[in-house]
Amino acid sequence: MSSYKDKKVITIGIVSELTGLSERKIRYYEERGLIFPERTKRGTRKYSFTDIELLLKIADKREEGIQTYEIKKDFINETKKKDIRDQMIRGQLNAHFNIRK
Amino acid sequence: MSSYKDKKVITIGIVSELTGLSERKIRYYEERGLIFPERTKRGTRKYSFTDIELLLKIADKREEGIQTYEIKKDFINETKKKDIRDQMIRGQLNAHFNIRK
DNA sequence: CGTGTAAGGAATTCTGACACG
DNA sequence: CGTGTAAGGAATTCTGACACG
Repeated sequence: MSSYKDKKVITIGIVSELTGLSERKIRYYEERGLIFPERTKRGTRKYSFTDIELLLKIADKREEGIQTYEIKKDFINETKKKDIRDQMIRGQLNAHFNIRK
Repeated sequence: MSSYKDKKVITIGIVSELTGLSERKIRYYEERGLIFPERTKRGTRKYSFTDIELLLKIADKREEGIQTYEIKKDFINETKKKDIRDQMIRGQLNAHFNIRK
């Protein structure tokens, strides 16, 4: 499932260039639990391309005036919806193949 | 054709970690024309995942004792082979569809 | 709440050079 | 030839804080 897109290898300066967001904003969105960079041994943040896409989504929502707390809730809900969808698919597969245990 | 894999966004420190090569070696392979990072405005080198794969190939060849000059020649030859193959494919397509000009 | 900024320190990166071989 | 290293400077990143609102 994981690929180059998910590898956390990009430093904050490059992320800032790529997204057009200030480093301050990027760090703040992390503080609010919207994004989760990894760290090098000495503490430098490292981001993935997926993180960059997420930051762009966040930037869109912020431009609409949505608060970080709401954005976070939205993300959590999206994740829940996906989980439910996956469970239903699994349930139907199980029913179809009559799998038990 | 280009994707995340080809985007030059990784700084030399991370590349060094990912490849196990010293920064000195990585810069030297660039000096010898084996690898071509981009630069940020202020001159910091930026590499892609493709570059990292190439560096690993270079490392293998160096371990076999092959000199950088030979490695470079090999790379050029591989490129030529691919070009020729592409030309042949194009030629056959043209012949098949009887395309002119 | 969200973001800018100045502050000081620590870590990163760069280049050119000397060393050894 | 290929790579290590010490050198000095410049740019990067980090954190905690103050500011405004």
